[in-house]
Amino acid sequence: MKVRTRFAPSPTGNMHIGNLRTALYGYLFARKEKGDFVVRIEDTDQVRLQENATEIIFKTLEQTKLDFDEGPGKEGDCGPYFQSERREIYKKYALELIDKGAAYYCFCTDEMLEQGRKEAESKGEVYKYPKTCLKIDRKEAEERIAKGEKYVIRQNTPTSGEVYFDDVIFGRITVDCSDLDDMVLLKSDGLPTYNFANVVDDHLMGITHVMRGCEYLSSTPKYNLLYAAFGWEPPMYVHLPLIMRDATHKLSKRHGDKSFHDLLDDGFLTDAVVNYIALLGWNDGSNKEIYTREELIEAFDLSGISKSPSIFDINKLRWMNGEYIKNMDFDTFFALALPWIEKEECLKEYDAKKLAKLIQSRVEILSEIPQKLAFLPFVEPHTTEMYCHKKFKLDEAGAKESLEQVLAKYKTIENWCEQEIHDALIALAQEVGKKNGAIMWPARVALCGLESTPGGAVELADIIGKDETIARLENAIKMFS
RNA sequence: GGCGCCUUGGUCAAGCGGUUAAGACAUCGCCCUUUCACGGCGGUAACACGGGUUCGAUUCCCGUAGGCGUCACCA
Repeated sequence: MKVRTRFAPSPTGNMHIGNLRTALYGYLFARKEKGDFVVRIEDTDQVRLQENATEIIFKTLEQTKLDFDEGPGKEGDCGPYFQSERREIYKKYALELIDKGAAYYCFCTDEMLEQGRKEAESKGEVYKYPKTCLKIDRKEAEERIAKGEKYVIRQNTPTSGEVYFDDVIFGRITVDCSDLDDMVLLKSDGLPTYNFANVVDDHLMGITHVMRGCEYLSSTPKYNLLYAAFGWEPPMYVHLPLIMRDATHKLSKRHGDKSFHDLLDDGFLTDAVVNYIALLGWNDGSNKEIYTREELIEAFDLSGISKSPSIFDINKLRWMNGEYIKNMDFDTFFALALPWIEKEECLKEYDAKKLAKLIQSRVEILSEIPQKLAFLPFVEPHTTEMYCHKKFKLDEAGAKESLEQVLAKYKTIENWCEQEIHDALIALAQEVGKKNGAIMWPARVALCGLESTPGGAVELADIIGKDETIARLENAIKMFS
């Protein structure tokens, strides 16, 4: 049978990392198995619905190149792909369950339910809906509905026995029917609840492998009751381990954990984020860490998914992002870096390409760029002490001498460019019999007044230009008198 | 609290009865080097605990502890 997976997000806000990973795995598995990847929007909660959330979902899918075979805007045979447009379908199936005695109408109000819960709680018991409305016969129920009374449809779960399902990752999960509640299938607004909509849609859409977060693990056994009532074959379930913020909290926006787009805003690269989360909870048994999309598809396998939750380590993501940055060709990096360089007004006068070249191996995330370069237009106030360097055998007198030599040398350079500056300084060191560092160190400090900078004397002199370099050098020399 | 699931270094993780228990991030040190970064080399650091099963348990089984999940007309 052809594999069909689906990504079924609820449009309630940003794209979270856990969600993205679920989408990724569904995509990877479908591609690996030459199957279909379906997207379905679970917009059944009218209250939590958010304006642009659907847009965010599709934008993310596009940016991460998780192209789908069926879904909104790419109609297949199983549409519509917005659950809100499938009301009649759910209603039909809910009624079918009533016919079969597997479900029933319920007219209990929120107040009644709430009271029951309070009582149970005061007795320290777990609340279960007491099947009050099961007693109402069908005819009476339909009359009440005809009169406009609000109702829901509940699943009629057995009170004894057990149900189970076999999860691909976790194995057999068994639950006692006595622990099951008569869950609502169809809400009073006519829309289905998540669990019911899933069962119906996953079946109707021919989904073979349901991949979703682990939080649904304990509610899955009871699905089988529904499948059995309908006479349908349940799909394979692949529950994914949770992604945590730390050992005791799962990733959540409430604690300021970054969404996918937050990460992009922070200067992380899409490919790096996707690569990193692919490896959060899955690995192919090798030591490989950097994967292309093709390699990911090739290597992906359900058996490599782990059971235990994993902590989202922003540090490792940073490292991986840095790997992507260092390994990309310069033109690609330049295009990515340019907007960040331009963010810093004071860098305008410099050659952006040279700046980009300077930092490609020195940043892990793009947002570090402005801050790494902002020193260029100014000389940080400093003292002559900074010119002294033990390793280069420099004291103040030696440093001053070096600066004067460098200045003189610089004045002779006609064609001011990195190569020329470099050769001139190296030659100078030889001429005067000093270590390279004894020339380079003062020549660099004079330009910025900093202990350390991205790039050395040569690159910095080239970037700030001949006139400015000479001016800064002259100023530095004045400090010694 | 009931039920379910999980447990290898600080983190990601390999391991699927016999290993000096990989690798990566982070951290520390060294080398390279005109500072920083890159790169190279090396160090510190783990099988939650207690019982079994077995000639032999990180690995299989049972407990304990801890953590997480779930108990909605939310998904």
